[in-house]
Formats: sequence, C-alpha cells, structure tokens
Amino acid sequence: MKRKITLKHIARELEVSISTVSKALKNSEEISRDTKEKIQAFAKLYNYKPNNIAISLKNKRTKNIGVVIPDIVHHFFTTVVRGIEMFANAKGYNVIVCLSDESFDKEVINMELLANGSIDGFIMSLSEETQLKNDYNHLKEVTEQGIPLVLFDRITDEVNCDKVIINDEEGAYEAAKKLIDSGRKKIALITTESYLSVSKNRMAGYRKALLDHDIPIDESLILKLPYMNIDEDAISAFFDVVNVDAVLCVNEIFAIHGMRVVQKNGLKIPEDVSFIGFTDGLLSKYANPGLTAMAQHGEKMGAIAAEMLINKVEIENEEEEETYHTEVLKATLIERESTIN
Amino acid sequence: MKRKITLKHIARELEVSISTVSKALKNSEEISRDTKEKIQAFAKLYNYKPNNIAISLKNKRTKNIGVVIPDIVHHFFTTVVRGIEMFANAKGYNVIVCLSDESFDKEVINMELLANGSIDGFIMSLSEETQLKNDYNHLKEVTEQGIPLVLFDRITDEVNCDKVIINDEEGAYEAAKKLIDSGRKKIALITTESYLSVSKNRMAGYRKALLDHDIPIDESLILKLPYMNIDEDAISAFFDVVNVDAVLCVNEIFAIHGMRVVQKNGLKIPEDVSFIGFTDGLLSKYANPGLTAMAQHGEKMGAIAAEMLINKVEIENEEEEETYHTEVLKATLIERESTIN
DNA sequence: AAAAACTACGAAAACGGTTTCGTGTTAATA
DNA sequence: TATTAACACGAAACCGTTTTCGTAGTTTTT
Repeated sequence: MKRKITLKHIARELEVSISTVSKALKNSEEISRDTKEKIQAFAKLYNYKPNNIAISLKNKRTKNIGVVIPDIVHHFFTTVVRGIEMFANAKGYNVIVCLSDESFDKEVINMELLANGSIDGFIMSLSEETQLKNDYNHLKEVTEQGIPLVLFDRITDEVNCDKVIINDEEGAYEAAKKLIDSGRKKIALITTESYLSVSKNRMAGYRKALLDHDIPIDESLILKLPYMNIDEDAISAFFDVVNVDAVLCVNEIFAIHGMRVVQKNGLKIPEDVSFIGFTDGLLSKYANPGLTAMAQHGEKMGAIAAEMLINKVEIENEEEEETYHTEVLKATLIERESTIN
Repeated sequence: MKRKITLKHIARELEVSISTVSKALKNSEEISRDTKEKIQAFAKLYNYKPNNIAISLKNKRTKNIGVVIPDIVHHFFTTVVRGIEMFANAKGYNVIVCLSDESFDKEVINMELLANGSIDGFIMSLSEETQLKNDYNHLKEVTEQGIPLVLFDRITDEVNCDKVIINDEEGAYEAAKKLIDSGRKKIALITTESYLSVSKNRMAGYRKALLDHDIPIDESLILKLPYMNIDEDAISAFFDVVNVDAVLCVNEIFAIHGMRVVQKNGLKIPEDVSFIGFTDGLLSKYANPGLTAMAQHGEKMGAIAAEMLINKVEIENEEEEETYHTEVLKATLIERESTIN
C-alpha cells in the first residue's frame, strides 16, 4: 500500500524546503530552471497530487456544493440533480447530495452539518414539512453566514436568495386552456395540500383559466391528495362521484393513478376524458396512452441553479450589496395521446 | 453577516489559550468546572461549531463517501443512491455523487479528484465504457492507496474489493423458468451487448433455464440493443421477424418498448405474449398491463454497500491482511399482469 | 571597489482544529 | 518544613498547503 506523497516528502527527499517544492510545482519564477525540473520530475514520478482538504482549509473554498432535496426517487429531482452535477462538475465542483426525506428535522441537521465548512454553497428545494411549518430559520442562518443559497422549485418568499422555478401558474393556465380549447368543460384538478408552493400556484392557474373562459369553479372537482403514499381508493371514490371530461394533475403520479381509475371505469382516454400532468417524466412518456404533460425542464433548472450558485460563490464580493434574482423557466406542453387536438 | 466563530476567537475573548478552549468544549477532565462552564456557555451563545475541514485535515478522515455511478436518471441507480445516503447519513457520513455518464474518462477524472483527500472511500458501479475497455487501473490505484472501495451491480473480477450484486444468473433463470412453467416455449431475450457484466450473467441464466427444460436456444430470438438511445424501430423489426410467446428483458425500458411494439402489432399481453423485465422500477409498476419484474432491491443494495464501506473505513486496520467479500442479494419476482400463472 | 540589484531559496505564519508534554501553583503527604 | 502529588492550564507540534518576507550569494552598476 503506497501512501499518498506530500510536499514534505518531496522536500526531504530532494533536500530543499517545502516552500521551494510548492513554488516549483506551480512553476514559480522564483525558482531556478534546474530545481524546478528536478522537483517536477520527482513529483510526476511519484504521482504527487495536492491534498484537497489542506487546500480547502487554506483557501476557505471547498469546491463542493451541497444539494438538499426532499427525495431522490422522484424523477423531477433526479433530473435536477443531473443538471446540477453536470454543470458543477464542468466547473470543477463536486456535489454533495443530502436527502431531507420531506422532513424538517433532517433538512435542518443536514444543512447545519454541511454549513460548517464542508461546502461553498447550497442548492435546495424545500421539504414538504418545512413548507408546512413555514419555518425557514435554518435557511436564514446560512445566508447570514454569507453562504450562498439557491432555491429551486419549492421555494419561499421568506428567504432572500437566488431562486429558479417554472412559471407554475402560467403553466397550469396553459394546460387548462388546452383542455378548454379542445371543448372540455368539466375539468377536474388533482393536487396536493396547498402549502406546497408549486401546488398553490398551479391551482391558481387552473382557477384563472377556468374563470377567464367563463367556466365556474366547481370545488367538488378539486381533489387534494397527500403528497406521498397515494391512496388509489381515494381517487376511485372521487371519480365515482364526479362527472368529468378532463383532468389536470399537479404531478405525473397522480395522473397515472387517475388514468388507471378512469380506464377501469370503462372510459376512454382521451375520447371520454383528457388528462394532463405536470413533470414530463418517464411515466408520462411510457404511459398508455402517453400522457400529455407540462415539462418542468429539471435538468435545465439544475444547470441554471448551479450557475447562479457558482457565480455567487466565486465573486469575492466582501460586503458588496447583495442582489438576488429569481429565474423563471417556461414550462412547455408536451402533447401525447391523453389529450385531443 | 456574522462570520463563523473559531476557537481562536473564543480564546482571545475569554483570555485563555486555544488548547484550553478545545479541551473545555470536549469536556476534558483537565479543565476546571468553572472554566469549562464559562467556555461552553460562551460557545453556545455564539453558536460555535467546529470547522469540518480542519478536523478532516487533522484526523485524515473526511466523513464523506464518494459514489460514482453511470447515470442518476435511472431508477435503479437512484434507489441505490437513496439506500447509500440513508445509511451513510445515519452513520454521520455525507455522500458525494459523481456521474460518470457511462464514460471511462469521466469516471477516471472524478475518482482521481475525489481520491486526493476528499473522501474516505468509494462506492461505485462501472460505466459502460469502462466495462467495454476492460481497464480498471483507476480502481486498482485507489485500492493500492488504501482507499476502501465497494463495487455494486456492474462489477469486475479484476479488482479486489468488496462487492454487492444480485444473483443475476439465477434471477434470469428463475424468470425464464416462470415463463416456461406457464407453458411458453418461444422465449425471446432482449438484452444489451454482453460486455455489461449484468447482461452477460442474465443471458447465461436465460440459456441455462431453456436448456434445462429441453428448449433449444434459438439465437435469432436474442436481440441485443445498445444500452442507451433505444431505437424502437429495431425492436419493431425484431418482432416482425420472430414469432414468440414470451419475452425476457434485462431492463424495464426494453420491456416497456417491447410491450408497446407487441401491443401495436395487435397481440395481447399476457394472453399472446408474456413479458418479464429486470429492475422493478416505476415503469414496471405503472405499465399497462403491469410488468412482472425481477426486483433488484436497489435501496437494500445501497444500504449494504454503504455498510460494507463504512466498516472498512472505520477499522484502522494498518496492514492487517485484507479480506474481501461479495454480498449476493436474491432478486425476487414481482408478479403483475404481464405474465399468467 | 563599493553600492545596488538580482537570483534563488528558506523560515515562518496562516488556515482551524487536536493532542502531547511541560510547568507553575496549590494541596496532601512524610 | 521539605517533598510529592494533583490540578489547571499553556506552549508547541502537527495535519498539508500557500504565501509573505527576509537573506545569503552573485551579478551588475557606478
């Protein structure tokens, strides 16, 4: 087992000082050609690589970015992580992924841990419980310490930082309009409890679209489901009672379940009922029939978040007035077989 | 912006030495009750937290584990990451995720970067290109430096380290047997090129099952597809030529595509053709009809890999003879509507 | 030949901790 | 009262770098 070699080893072996070695390896003008060549050759031979931790300590820069998300087994978050990783990696940053598992406590613990020097900045999407509790002190503390933070998708107005989201309200409006334009009038909405920022905005878009087209809102057509552990019976019960010709869902899992129930009831998609979901993930693509979806462009969102974060990290802005920006991506409709034209 | 407070600040403020502060905060017996209380109170007041980087440098332990996977937008890998993250987090470790994107070079670069002190050990699954090139020098270098490594799913015999896999061959055997037992005789296999270790093993199981049940292997019933960028036309062409009553697929994407083509051809699943896929992911669950699948238990696999790695990391085994172990998980058949009983 | 200017390098501080060892003060023992 | 032990703390080394500053030794300038 050959241990990693350090500057000290090289210095001792070549009978020069550590500083000389350090400078030689950086090709400093201070060091003579001969000495530099000797040291560089030796370093190469023994495959010297500087220790990242020591450099981090010295520079107070880790080149790590912390990503805190509610769940990774969720196609949208996965794509965002991919976008972040790709961009960050290209810039020489590593990505530390932490899962809050939709729990406030885990979110807090993970952030506190990472905030003690492990990362240069955070990219995160709020856990369900955090949005429910509406407590963002852990985020505020982090920003007060001068650690850059970028929020995406599930955000809050309570915290001053860069943000990147899609235009949820307009997206939902557009989706609903699409259904209305194809002649649908009894349009259901399957959503979560509205403390999730995205659901709230999507619901607003849905309502606005209906009202703008003189369709009264029928509250009984709005089904609120818990975000996790979906109970298909609740969906069945819903469709037993209501009579709809279109369904808008705030995520693709709800849509898939909805489609299954509707099909089980003998209705045809899209002839009898149209479906549109949010998040254009694998399920939408491979559903039967294919699910028309509002694409959230997770990978792009991740790349933008990473770019915003790294920009903030790399400007040594020592007390320059902070200016934050919210980037809004346009959700786009991907038409498949679950809607008619 | 309140900067992070250090031992030095506390020491200066309280007019004691840094060592005293350090000891007091660790509740050392060396320090008097009075002094300890004073220091601890001050530290608490100013929310002192030790700097992770400094501790890492001192201890030569980062409490980070590096996870290098080909892709994260792949449900199986995602579940493994989740398993790793959950276990590691509970043990106080963070997870740095690197995507090789199926590229040999990115795999090498990422590992070299992390190996310079950023992590205590690696968990990884080989990229497609690495398995194709059959070049594992980057893995060997890492292990020679004494950095623990655990390989999962896509492994190689060339490297001596802990491994965790599923019994691919037996799993495929069992799946094929399931099809045979339900009376199927013309069983196709849709797989990747066989340099992927898992595909090779699954194909072996498929062959063995057929031969054991006196079904001759018909090579024309074996379709090899590129792993990425699936071309549905190739699948169409395949099913135009062959006449099958069952299909075994090495992953669920192949299965979903296969089912679509077969259904488009007017055949019924499972009456005319049965399907079984590997990886019991979301697609299998929500396919129409539901896809019978061999579950790979990604989350468990991740947890076990993390456990094996952390064990190795935490034994200070200074030159103790290394002993490696390969953990084999049993793939289990999840029966859904794409097969008959 | 003395002064000035380079050249090539080393010593030391710094990053933020941990830990070993030494020491002055007080209390207990002989 | 002299000796020893216990107590409470500080100095300094160390982890592996980077970087500033000082300085011998040599070369150039006047």
